[in-house]
Amino acid sequence: MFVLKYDMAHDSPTFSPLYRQIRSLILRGLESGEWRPGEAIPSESELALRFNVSQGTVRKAIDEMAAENLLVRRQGKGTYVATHADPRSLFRFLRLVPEQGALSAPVSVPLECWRAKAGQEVARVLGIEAGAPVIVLRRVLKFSGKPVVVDEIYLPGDVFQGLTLELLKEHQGSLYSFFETRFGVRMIRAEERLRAVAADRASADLLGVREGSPLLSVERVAYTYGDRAVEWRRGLYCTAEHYYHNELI
Amino acid sequence: MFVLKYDMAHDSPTFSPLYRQIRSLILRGLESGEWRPGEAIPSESELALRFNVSQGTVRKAIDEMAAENLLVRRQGKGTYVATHADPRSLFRFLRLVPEQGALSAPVSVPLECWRAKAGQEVARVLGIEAGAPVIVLRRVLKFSGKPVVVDEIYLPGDVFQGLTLELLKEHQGSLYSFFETRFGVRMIRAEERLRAVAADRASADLLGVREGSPLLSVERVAYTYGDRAVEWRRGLYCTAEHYYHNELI
DNA sequence: GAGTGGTCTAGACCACTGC
DNA sequence: CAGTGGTCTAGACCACTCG
Repeated sequence: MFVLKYDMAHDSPTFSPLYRQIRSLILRGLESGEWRPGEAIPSESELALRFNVSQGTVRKAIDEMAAENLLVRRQGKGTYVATHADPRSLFRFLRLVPEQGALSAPVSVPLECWRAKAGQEVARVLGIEAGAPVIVLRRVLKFSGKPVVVDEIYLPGDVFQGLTLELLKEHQGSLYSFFETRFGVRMIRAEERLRAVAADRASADLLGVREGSPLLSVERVAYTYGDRAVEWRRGLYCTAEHYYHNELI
Repeated sequence: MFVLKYDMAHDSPTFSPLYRQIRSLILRGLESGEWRPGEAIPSESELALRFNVSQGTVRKAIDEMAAENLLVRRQGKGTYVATHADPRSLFRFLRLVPEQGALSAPVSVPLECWRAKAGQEVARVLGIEAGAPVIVLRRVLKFSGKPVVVDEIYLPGDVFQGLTLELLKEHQGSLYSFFETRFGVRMIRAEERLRAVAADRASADLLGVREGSPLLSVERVAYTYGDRAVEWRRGLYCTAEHYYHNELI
């Protein structure tokens, strides 16, 4: 392991403090699959030994990664790789909350899944060549049996090879936990753009509202390790009995 | 200063680690106005001396408060009380971004300001008695001269005594920086509920869109120190040329 | 150069988990 | 009980800002 000690590194052009270098090393372990979602990473003291730094430095690296939801600390047990299989992480990306009643997990109903070639815009967003293979997926999200969201999802074909409607229907749980276990793709961050739009005919029918009704349009680009965009989606949310919840801090 | 050392406190029912106690003490200084927005708080070493703890413990307390945007660290200079007068903090609460072109600060145009008595709902949200005095404020937010947002804002009357339309018109800058300097009320956190709605006649006219056009409804409750709600507002955002930007982490 | 925050270390002890 | 993360300390040195 080649780690630059602090006082040796400050004249380097790519200088970063020790704990950031440790962070990168741990990140590499996550990316490479050395430690997989849900598993424990080595203890702080073991990592300190392995990387030849003090435990406090490892601790600071892990602190940062825990704040980014990459790792989860459990006192007395260890530090674990975060996973979308954890139900607590579901509403981290789905900010829709029922106006009344308790928060319940929605059910995903896949409608269609087909292959296509990336258009200009999708290619730009996903960082692939125009014309490269993409997988397009349409689905409905039901809360308490009622359809509330229609999603159209674009995925890079090379990353999600073998994705079919049948596979999707088999899987229980969130799409991201499915991506994680089936394709080894872990979403760690996303950016959303929200707008109010009028319902088109097809979406209106699916959601059981009148054509032209106001819907919340949510465009999302989701990123995996290394800030690589691996999903573009557009959701239309019916906000008659739900709202999009956001905390400003 | 009465600080419980870690090993003396673990059997207390209200036990919290030292750095959280320090955090509370600093917070008290912010609330009381001992250190005001934009000003520097004492250095870490001075606080460590004052509170009779190590600098590392003070540091951890400040770390947390900086992560919450209560304090701002500036290496080599000191630690400052965060302020809404800082233009960087403007888009922390206003998540609206133009579809094209650069991010520019909007202009607030106050329309009306009147006294009223709190209805059931406003009273509940603001944590005051129904019938207690509230101030209602309507305004438009213009981006590059175009009206994009209509806001209706409810404020507890006792906290914002003396607020008038004239005062509002005098003030340059964001509403929250105005609240900060004029009333000593600092917003530190907010919760928003977003929905898509159809434009009513009045709002449509103000925004220059057709009645019934889809608008983004943004309800916000803003909190000051001690999780005290001191503002309820509802904004209608025209998202034809702007979008609401949200980062999911 | 003095003062501030930022990094790193070594060591002690506490709190929690599970065997 | 051993092993893990969580807290706290004391001290050293680096990086930045400003007079």
